[in-house]
Amino acid sequence: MIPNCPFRPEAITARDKLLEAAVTLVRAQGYAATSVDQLCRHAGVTKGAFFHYFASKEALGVAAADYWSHATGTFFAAAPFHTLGDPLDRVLGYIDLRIALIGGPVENFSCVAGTMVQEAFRSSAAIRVACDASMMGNARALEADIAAAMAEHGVTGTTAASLAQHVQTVIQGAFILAKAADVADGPDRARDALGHLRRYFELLFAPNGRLQ
Amino acid sequence: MIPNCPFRPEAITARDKLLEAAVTLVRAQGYAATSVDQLCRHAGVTKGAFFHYFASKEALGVAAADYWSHATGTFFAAAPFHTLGDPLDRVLGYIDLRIALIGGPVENFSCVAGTMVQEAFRSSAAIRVACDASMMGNARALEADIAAAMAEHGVTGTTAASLAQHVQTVIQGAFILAKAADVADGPDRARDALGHLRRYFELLFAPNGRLQ
DNA sequence: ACAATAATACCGACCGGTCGGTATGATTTT
DNA sequence: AAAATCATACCGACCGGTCGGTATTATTGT
Repeated sequence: MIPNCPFRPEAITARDKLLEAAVTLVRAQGYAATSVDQLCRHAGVTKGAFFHYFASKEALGVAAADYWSHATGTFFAAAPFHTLGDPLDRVLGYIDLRIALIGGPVENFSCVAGTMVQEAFRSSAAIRVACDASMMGNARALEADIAAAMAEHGVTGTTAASLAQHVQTVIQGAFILAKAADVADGPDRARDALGHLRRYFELLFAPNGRLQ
Repeated sequence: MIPNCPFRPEAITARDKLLEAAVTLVRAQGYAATSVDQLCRHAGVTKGAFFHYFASKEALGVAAADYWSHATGTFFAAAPFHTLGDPLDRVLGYIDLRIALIGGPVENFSCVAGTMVQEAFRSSAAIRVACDASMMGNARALEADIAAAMAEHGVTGTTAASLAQHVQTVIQGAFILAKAADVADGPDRARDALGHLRRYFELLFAPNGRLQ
């Protein structure tokens, strides 16, 4: 989720530089394949600085997930779709924004939390929890709009929380399919998946033939 | 995708034992975090045997993806839902089977290809391609039934290939959300996601109010 | 005002251990 | 006997992490 940089403040302290490096390198190589030395090199910082700020590589992983959480949370909270009047339009607006963010190599639009949790869910409870918080936080930000849309359209048979989680599910799955594709095809695959997610919401919220 | 063992022939040769070990360990720890020594230990085989059969760790990764591909392909090809008369029922039957396979710790029902490609998509083209083939092969096996169902129900606006890929997307995403959850909650999260996928198909193929 | 003190931020050499991989030798199978 | 199938010992690079130290910036005592 979310492209690199523009909406994130420039990293000044060694700590911030390391977190930025973590986001970039973990996205491209994964957590385990990224070494502390490599992180330091990429951040232009020494190993001493690394262990001054982080007790361990695992601690950096947790901090990176939190950092990511905060960055994405801030970004989506400020997105313009929130001003739309109809709650369903806000939900679809979110999906459309996610689609718009897709482009370029996968590592530029994929999710740090989803990448990291896949590798560390068994070896590090702390990282798992931090990644879970990041993804679920992203889902929770949608819940109110989904709940409002459900009430307005009389949708039953599921919950807003479940639907919000499903949005995250499709996003994470889209990133995996995109990674498996050739660089050039990754974005199309991801957009295709989110297109189906969008249609699911359209169908779900317009069961009486409002569509077509 | 797919639980451990029952439908796979017992591993006898060192090669097969190593592939089995790879499936187990990569599912639980990821590719990068799994060392060659660990693979050998788990397989009850020496390092000499490893490098006798595989030129490198990367080569094992490719072979593991192929092995996985073959095992899952065989399993799903033999599944009973293929005998259903209505193509839509066959598609829903596939999803129901996927739901039924979910249970226990995530590493017992997650996908080797999806896990591996997330870590290696940039560092190893060979692994990326092998994982892509595995996941897309799984999708392609659904395509004919989806195409038939689309024709029968007059569904337009997308393609059978795109829908089949979307099934894989949701499955892969479900595994990630499940990994992020506490061990006990993982299966519920995954089933929940596949439930939404099922409802998407129900809605898509019954646009004129056949539902409810 | 200014020195003494202490906390913070960082540096880079170094450590034990593990990594993927190799070289060579011993069995077993054909 | 020749090829396939391992087993063992070993290699250099690199791993995460430690350590003694320094430069800079508050804080405090007088």
